[in-house]
Amino acid sequence: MSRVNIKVLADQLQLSVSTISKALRDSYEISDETKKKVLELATRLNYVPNPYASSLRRKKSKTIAVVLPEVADNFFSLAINGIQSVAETKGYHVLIYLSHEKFANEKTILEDCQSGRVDGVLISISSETNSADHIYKLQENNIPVVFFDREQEAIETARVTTNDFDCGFLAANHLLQKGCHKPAFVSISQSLPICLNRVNGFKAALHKAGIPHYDNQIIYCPDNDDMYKQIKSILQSDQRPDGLIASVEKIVTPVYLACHELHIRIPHDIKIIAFASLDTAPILNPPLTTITQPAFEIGKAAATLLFKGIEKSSFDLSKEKLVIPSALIERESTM
Amino acid sequence: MSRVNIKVLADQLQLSVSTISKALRDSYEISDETKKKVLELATRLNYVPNPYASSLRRKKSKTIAVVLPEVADNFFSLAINGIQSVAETKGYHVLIYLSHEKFANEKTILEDCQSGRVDGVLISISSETNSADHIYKLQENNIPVVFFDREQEAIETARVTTNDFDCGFLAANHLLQKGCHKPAFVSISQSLPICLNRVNGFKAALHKAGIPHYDNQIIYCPDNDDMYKQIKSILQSDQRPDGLIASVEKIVTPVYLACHELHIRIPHDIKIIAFASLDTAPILNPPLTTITQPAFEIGKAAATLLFKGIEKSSFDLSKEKLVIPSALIERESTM
DNA sequence: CATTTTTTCGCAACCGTTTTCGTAAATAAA
DNA sequence: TTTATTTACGAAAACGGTTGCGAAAAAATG
Repeated sequence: MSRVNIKVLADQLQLSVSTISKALRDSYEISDETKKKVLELATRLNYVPNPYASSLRRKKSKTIAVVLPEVADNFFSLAINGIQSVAETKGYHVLIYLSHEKFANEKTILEDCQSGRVDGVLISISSETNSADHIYKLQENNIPVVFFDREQEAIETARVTTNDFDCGFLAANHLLQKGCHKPAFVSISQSLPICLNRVNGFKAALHKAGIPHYDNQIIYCPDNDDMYKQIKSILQSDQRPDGLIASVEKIVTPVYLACHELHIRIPHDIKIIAFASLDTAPILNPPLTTITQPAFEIGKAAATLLFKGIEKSSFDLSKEKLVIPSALIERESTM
Repeated sequence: MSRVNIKVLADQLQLSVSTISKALRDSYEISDETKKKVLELATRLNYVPNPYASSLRRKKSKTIAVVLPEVADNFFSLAINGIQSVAETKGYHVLIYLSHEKFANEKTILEDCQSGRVDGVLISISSETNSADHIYKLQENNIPVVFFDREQEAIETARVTTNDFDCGFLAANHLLQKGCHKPAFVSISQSLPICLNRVNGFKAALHKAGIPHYDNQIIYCPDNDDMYKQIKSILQSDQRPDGLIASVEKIVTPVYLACHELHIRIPHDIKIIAFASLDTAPILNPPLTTITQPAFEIGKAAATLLFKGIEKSSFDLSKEKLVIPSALIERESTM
């Protein structure tokens, strides 16, 4: 703990603590002369103001919380970068919380966020979350919340997403155009809007193309540990799809590995396309066609909105629904 | 801000604030009966204690800072996971700061850390950092610091690293055994100990094998933006290396891309090995031989040490130097 | 029954900063 | 010179918990 506080400065300069405080905040009530003296001593003694005392008194923390399912995912890493980039310019601090895709964790985290520790919350909900109460409680406590990527639809507040339905549609169409007849969609959740929207886009494309239903059209892999085994068994089945859309990044490696292991050739036997922000997509074997999400921009936009909500309470977050489009980047995995 | 505080509870229960506070902290001074009443009302009113008031009085924040160069790197992502995992169990909060590899940013961040905002700091220094004063100041203010991965050697405190020298040696030997005569080492910094140690291991292996010096033995790519161009020009030169060691993860993609573009075959024309925690290493074209660092474990160990230092001031961090070994995983890129 | 001990709670100071309000001195206006 | 205004600062009360100490009530002891 820093030993030198306002009182020390006051004593040394024979001034009152209030004068010091005002001088440091550059108040008009203080003469330039004393301001200079105070500033000089402050830097000389390496004075650093106690943020918690200030937060307590002013009732704002200059801190936001970022709640996400996991951090070992390029999308979230990039999003954090985007968030940080605007937090820095605003002089805000960033607390990171991980739900590990568990609703219970998310709930605990958000309860803590009601303490005044943070001025606002950016959240991408866990794949388990389908209730909204824990988020609603935040709003009741006047803590602005902004969703990015993974939203909870029941809550009225700002959200920054990408055009998930369109991309699901686009991905499916891309596969169909490339000659697939039985593409499969691999999802990780039956409730996450990003998954649902992508699935719905996928379905819509199939429907529009007049393709009837078949087995293994939609595959749910909620469990990280079983993913490889599950995917492998599907690729071994009679109903093996001839195209595959990975709804999130972490599906990519198991899929590729399973294909290699089973000597299923990409794109000859199966075409692969993934929602991913993988840096290594162009150097995979084969290079992976991706729906590349603007992760950094999404983080940045979400943070920008949140700060608007924090800084002027008149700003109505509930009206803000930002959609930043993703891009389909074609590579060899779907050629 | 949460409207219900200790005073509200006190008024409703006709008790004093101190009784409430003690009841909530399960003090022996309070009867079980009143404790139960207090707890009941607290949960009913959704009372959440203000952490800053508590921090101010008790002079501890239950918060640590994690300072790192960037987050879009699998090593750091995994390390954050390790750190979080132990912070959670300890009930600590985690502030993330990004230096973006800039010394000036790092300095500003550490100055703020002297404010009492955090009880301890985990840091992986920027590639620019070669001074130590800013870190030393933290220690002067009795803020425990633990390095992970990227240390600053002049500072006496705990550090958790991997066996960089050995791995440099190992990587070089691996390339030599596979028939390379002119391996190159691609580094991002001339001052970072991780780079220096890895380089030195590399050099030692060459020296032991009696290999004389040649051009392009050590290549410095400090700048992210120029990396691709720089690597490409080296691969086009007469002195093209027949083996390449990437000292950090972000070098991998440019190298592969340049090789593909120039029709340099991996591993036939050049063998590649990288210090990386890439999930996609086994599905690259070709699969990449890696020195895989125990990123999660490093983060976990560093956090564990930090909490020891925080929780008992008698614990002498300066004696702790943990080395968690990495593993060379051979894949096709060096076959 | 008197006395000691234990149980249970309240008072008040404190953590470091902010902010309202009051006021003495300096300056301007009358 | 008197009065009004401005300038520059200090006193004190917050913010919401925590904690040492005192004290009344209850229980245990003699």
